[in-house]
Amino acid sequence: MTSEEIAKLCGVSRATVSRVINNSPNVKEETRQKILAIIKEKDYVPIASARRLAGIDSNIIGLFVLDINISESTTRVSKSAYFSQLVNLIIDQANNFGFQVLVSIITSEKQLTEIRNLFISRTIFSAIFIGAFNEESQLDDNIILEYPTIIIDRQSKSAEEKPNRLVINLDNFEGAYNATQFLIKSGHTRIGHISGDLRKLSGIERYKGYKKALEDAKLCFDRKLVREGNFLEDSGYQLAYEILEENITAIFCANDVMAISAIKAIKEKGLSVPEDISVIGFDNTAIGNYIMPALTTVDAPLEYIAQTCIESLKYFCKNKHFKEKEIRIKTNLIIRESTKEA
Amino acid sequence: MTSEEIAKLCGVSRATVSRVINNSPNVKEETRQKILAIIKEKDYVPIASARRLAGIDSNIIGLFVLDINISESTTRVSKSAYFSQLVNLIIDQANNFGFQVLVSIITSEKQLTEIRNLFISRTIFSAIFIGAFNEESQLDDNIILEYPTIIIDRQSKSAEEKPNRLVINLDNFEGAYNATQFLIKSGHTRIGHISGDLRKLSGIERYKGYKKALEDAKLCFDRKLVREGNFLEDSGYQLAYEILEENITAIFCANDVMAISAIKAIKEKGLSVPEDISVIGFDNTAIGNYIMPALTTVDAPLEYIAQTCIESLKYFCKNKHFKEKEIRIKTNLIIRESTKEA
DNA sequence: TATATAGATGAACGCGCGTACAATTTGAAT
DNA sequence: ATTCAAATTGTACGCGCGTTCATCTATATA
Repeated sequence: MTSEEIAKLCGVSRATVSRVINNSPNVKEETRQKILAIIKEKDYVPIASARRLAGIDSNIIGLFVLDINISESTTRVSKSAYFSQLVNLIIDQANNFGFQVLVSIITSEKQLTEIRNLFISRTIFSAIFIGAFNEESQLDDNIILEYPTIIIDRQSKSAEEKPNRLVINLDNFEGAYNATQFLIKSGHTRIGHISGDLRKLSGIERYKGYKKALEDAKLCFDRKLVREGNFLEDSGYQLAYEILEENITAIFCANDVMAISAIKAIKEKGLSVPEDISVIGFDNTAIGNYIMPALTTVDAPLEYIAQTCIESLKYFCKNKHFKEKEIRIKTNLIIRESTKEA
Repeated sequence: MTSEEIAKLCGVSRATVSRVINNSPNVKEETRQKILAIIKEKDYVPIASARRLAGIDSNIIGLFVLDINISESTTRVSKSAYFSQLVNLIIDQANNFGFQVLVSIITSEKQLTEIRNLFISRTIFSAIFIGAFNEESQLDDNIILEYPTIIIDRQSKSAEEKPNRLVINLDNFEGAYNATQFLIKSGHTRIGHISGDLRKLSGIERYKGYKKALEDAKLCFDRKLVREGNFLEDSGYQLAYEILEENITAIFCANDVMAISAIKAIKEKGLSVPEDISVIGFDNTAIGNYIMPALTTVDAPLEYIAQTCIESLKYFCKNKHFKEKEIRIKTNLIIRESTKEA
């Protein structure tokens, strides 16, 4: 079924059918209704590639989960509940606004080329990157810079030179600061930190927030109380064992998954949470509320992030530029049962 | 950059450039090399829509997570770790084979129309559905039936009439049967079951496997020991409270998430796992190994499912039909610490 | 009634590419 | 040198649609 055939059935020219489809005002209402009826009856949908070729932009957003293995033991972002959830929410929002979403998990530098190709071939008109490493990489490829791009969880170094780029970040620093401060106010003085991947902005900032809170409270920051993890189950579990040797009474973990597995390690050592050790996570993953004890954590409003992404993109489509260059999203401490006065 | 420009730069016609791009053998090797060099130098990538229009099929697979709310409290498939993981793995496999994946979460019947449109507009050439309800629905739309479609977790009623359809299912029945049998062999006689959504094949079959194992062991099946859940945290938690009233010593949960939250409920009641109550989950989610106690569960080999999906699709592309109509994937019982002799 | 004007429609071109078919070149055999 | 088949390359059309510009129709004004 083509617009040509629809036109014939309606006794009009293809141009008029096209006008109806593209909401041109210059069509007599009567004609419009007749054409719409036939279109509906015949289940006609324009061939997307033909529209694209004729100049209509793609409505597909590329959503790329950066999961590049620098070393063997690097974070597998794509496996974390946090990112899965965010991906889902972005897709949902996008669909609501009539966008489609093409998702790809980038595990090697080589695949970055494929992203370029998706742009050049006009398959996608925009890209959202999540889980990006902090370092500059081929993401700054000139080709990619031509198109509207949103980056989540990555520092913006020279935003002013990149008009088509929007950086959206959780206020990881503040979230970590508040979590740590909460522990301090509860009377804890020896507070450990199991960090995330320190090549990622979220890992770095949560670490910094933890450190700053200690310093502001005049508590001595002790490097030995910090262990570098990678946001995954195993590192939370292993590092909790190590950190428990340091005579601490609380641990701030850089995400829920590590917090949950840290709790397991703590229990295995014969200690209990929160009686002996308080534990705080980050992300407010669904399961956190359903473990024993329920996890105190920092809520990352993923839905709001997703919404912000798509609305910003919508804005870009209209105005050919983003409204802001950088957006910082506030977190919210959720106090449950894994923490207690010292 | 167009093939026309490349042709000009190479001093050949556009046809020859096109031949090189599409691996036609009828090009002199010397010419081919020269053209390839220029293509690489100029970063030329053909406009996808132009190729499509000229008859080359899309390489985009539509991956649809069916998450239709029939009632208010219906499962949100898209939120479960199980499906997120499966989605990730399918994307990965697809990318390996040169396919792209467009993901969409279908939350209303209305959106099914959009799937049709994606086909009709030739945006996607194939679809994979996961989390499908057991009932027949618009999925059997004639349009959709024209294209290669894979359905995961749904009964195939009349496969013979649907040549372009492949059904891939976990052997949920056997997995549940083995899990239950394991509990029986461990000496448990009053074994409860927190089921999944019983409108889904996985929910139904896991329930049936549980029941059959009891019957085969001459243990009396008691409907009161079964509670219908929906695969989500909350139902595992709530229903565990209920089911504990029935004087049981073990619970088989239809997935890990419910098992984990059931454990919380059990502990809150002052009982311990596995000393008082043994708990088995299903899925072998990552976190299951990092809770206390580590969860005994049924492993669903998601990676293998993903692989099977994409290989089947690859086969279809070559032969214009699927090799099989239905594939059943074996599970594997993983015994950890949440179960114990009665 | 003649004329101007806004409103509605149609004809035709171009978007970039694949490919059938025609044209040309090459190389070997005579 | 001539011939012919095979290898290689070019020409030209069609894929389905958006849109400009020209054309036509209906209405209002003089």
